[in-house]
Amino acid sequence: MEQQEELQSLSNLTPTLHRRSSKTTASGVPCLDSVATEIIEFFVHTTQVIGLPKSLGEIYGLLFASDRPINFDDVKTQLNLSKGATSQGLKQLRNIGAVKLTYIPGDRRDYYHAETELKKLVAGFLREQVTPQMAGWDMRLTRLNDMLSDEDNERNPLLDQRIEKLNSWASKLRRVVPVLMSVISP
Amino acid sequence: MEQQEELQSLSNLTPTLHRRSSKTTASGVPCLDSVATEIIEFFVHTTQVIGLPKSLGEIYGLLFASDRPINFDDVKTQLNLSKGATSQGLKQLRNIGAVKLTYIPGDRRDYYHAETELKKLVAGFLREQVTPQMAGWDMRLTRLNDMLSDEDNERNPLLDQRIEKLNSWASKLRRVVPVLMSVISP
DNA sequence: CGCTTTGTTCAAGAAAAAACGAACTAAAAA
DNA sequence: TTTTTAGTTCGTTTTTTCTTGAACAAAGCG
Repeated sequence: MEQQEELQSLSNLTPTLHRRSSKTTASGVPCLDSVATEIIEFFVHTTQVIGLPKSLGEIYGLLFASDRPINFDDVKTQLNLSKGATSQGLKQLRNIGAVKLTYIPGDRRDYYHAETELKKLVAGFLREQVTPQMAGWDMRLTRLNDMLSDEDNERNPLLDQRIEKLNSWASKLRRVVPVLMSVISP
Repeated sequence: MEQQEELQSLSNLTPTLHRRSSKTTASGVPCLDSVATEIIEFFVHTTQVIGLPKSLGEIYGLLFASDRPINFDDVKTQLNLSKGATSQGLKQLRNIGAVKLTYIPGDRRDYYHAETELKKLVAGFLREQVTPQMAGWDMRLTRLNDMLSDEDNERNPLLDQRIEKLNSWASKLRRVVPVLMSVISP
């Protein structure tokens, strides 16, 4: 176990994807699956855009580009990640629902595959990453509204207006999520 | 000038908002404008949710809560920011269109006020932060499509499917921005 | 013109986020 | 029951991002 510890010191942009079926250069570097590599880069870019760690993009991309479930250790090895990052990355992807467990009879290890239905991915992301933020946002808004009504003194009329503005923003933005879901659902 | 350099060592959660009209405690600490402070916190939270630096939220919040334009140095002083952060923060907010210059006759300094129309804020954010990312995204997708058609060999059929999936995602997501704008515009 | 005020830029430092990896739990194999 | 395998947790290190502050431009003023 852990034999190939030091070999894999190449850039993680050219991970050893799928040992199976690999044409290799004379030097033994896998040259095939440039497509898979490109797919992984695609998802790395995407996760960074939406503010998720790069490793999530790598893991999801690897699974997305694979036609069979991949087990924990292969994810770790092929992407050259640490155990910790692999474990935590898979956990977070599982929470979002972007990745599913596949039980393989006679194999004790966890195998994973990618969920590829856009609607589910977006829904999971919203549930895990944005809904909690919206809660904190509502809380602050409530606190602000309370401050204006609670306090006895007649406050700066501008602040009244501005908080009214915030309330109107909030009501508009609340409409966004359902519409977003409907746009991507078909 | 710069008299109050050291005094302002309190938390930046209680900036000296609007010297004018301030009730103060016996100790001289401004107790009024707890509302403004709360508004600033609101925007700090918001900028962090959308992946912008906290200082942008502070600056925008300060201006949003003010009924008059504020000049560069007051922004800097009231929020206890460095010159650099103030300059760069205001620049980025200007680029997004979240903040506007007000020219005040007889005063050489730059005065700023907040743009409060949600539509413009969102449009500016999309233009500055999202659109550039989408470009990189398109580029990668194009590259992937090219890889599949370009290369002579018959590749893994799964990869074909998966890249087709990416294309369908892209076409769905492209519909999102216009719809988003229309939802928040009224 | 030189001096002061106002703001920008950018290298360096500080803070925050992500990844690592050793120590640990749990469960199967021996 | 002891040993091995599989995966998680969490304190530490690394990387990335943000902020700072000094050097620099640009423009009014004396």
